[in-house]
Amino acid sequence: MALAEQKNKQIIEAAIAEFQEKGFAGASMDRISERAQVSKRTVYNHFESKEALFKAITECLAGRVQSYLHVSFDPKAPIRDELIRLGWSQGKLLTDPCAMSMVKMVLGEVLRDPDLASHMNKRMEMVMIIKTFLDATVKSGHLNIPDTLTGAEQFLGLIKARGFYPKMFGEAVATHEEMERIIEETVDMFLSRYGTGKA
Amino acid sequence: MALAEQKNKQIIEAAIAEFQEKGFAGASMDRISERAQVSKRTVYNHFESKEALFKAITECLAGRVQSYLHVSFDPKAPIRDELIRLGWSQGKLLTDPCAMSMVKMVLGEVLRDPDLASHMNKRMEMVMIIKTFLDATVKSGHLNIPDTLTGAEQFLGLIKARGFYPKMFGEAVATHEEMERIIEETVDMFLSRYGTGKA
DNA sequence: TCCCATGTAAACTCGTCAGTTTACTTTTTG
DNA sequence: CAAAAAGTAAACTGACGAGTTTACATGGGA
Repeated sequence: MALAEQKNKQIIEAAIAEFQEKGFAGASMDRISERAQVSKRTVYNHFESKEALFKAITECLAGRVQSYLHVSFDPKAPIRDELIRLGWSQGKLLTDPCAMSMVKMVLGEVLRDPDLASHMNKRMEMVMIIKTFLDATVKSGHLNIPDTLTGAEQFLGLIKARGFYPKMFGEAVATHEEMERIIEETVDMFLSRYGTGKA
Repeated sequence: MALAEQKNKQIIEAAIAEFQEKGFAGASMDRISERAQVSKRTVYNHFESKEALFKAITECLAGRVQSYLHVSFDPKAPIRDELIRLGWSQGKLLTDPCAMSMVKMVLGEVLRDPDLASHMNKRMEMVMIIKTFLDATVKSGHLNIPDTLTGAEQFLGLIKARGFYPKMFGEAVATHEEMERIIEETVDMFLSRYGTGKA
């Protein structure tokens, strides 16, 4: 069955490229099969329809993104370092050109399909991960945040505002150095606002 | 010429709705003429092609958005109030359902068309307006911001992270009350980080 | 080696869409 | 009022796309 898997991969790669360049409506199954070096019928053997192919790709994306998101608070380490680690849990994703190109592809469709949107949202709940982290920092007395959900949104907003959204409209993603500055400045602002002085 | 203008307006309104629901590729000129209660030929009398109609709409959007953006710093007023005014210069836009629905429409296409993206960017340079404002606050000694461009991005990021991007994926826009909270919390964070104590 | 699941190429159906054409009516204006 | 400008309805052209069908090839497990 090595062949089938190989073909499957070729189709998915080609479909990602095609959907990203043309959007769902603009993409053509003929072109996808051509790009995948595979006959059209083979595409339909692997995926029932254009829609099914698109959904499979979003699943694939959600899976890849989710694998990035693991971070928990260590109360014994310096709080600034811990917040920087938290920042990097997002920064890693935003500096990965592959992940970003997929996010970009899905975003265009998501704007028009609220169902797909809420589905993707559920599978990419970054805010809740950050909130959980911040709850722990509050419990240990390192930060004083009256509303950790707001805090999480602000933290993520500060990073995305400079490392994500501006990159949506160009080719490049943020470099490692850029992201490092963004995260440090985010943490500085966050500590000015919510810090308790406890290291 | 009152009739021609009337028809023109009908077409643009219908086209905004259609493009927003279906995207550029998915939109149909037949359906646009139907929605506009106008014959198809009339649409083509007003706009040479689908592309031309879309471009006209983005121009129209850029114009409406630009008209929102006017705010300058008054050094004699309390700094917190001034920053809140600055926040509202953006907040007004983000709480206007009409403006938001147009932004949403264009965004999907912009993700696929870097030329259109840079064109829209130039016509909606919010960051520079905020930077100019912040430069003035630094000059008057009210704030201490080492890098006002970064500061402007952070300020805008804090607002958009909660008042704009989350709303992109749903129907509603932020309410006035929501936006008020968002702006106040943004200003609080900003003053914690960059405030000099001078009122 | 045989067989069947899988792959291939190419033609085909049927629908839709951008844009045009035709024959006619309404509105504006000189 | 008369003619020019703008609008209308409906049919038409040519292209393209999703998904199917047909007839044939291939490769890996029994």
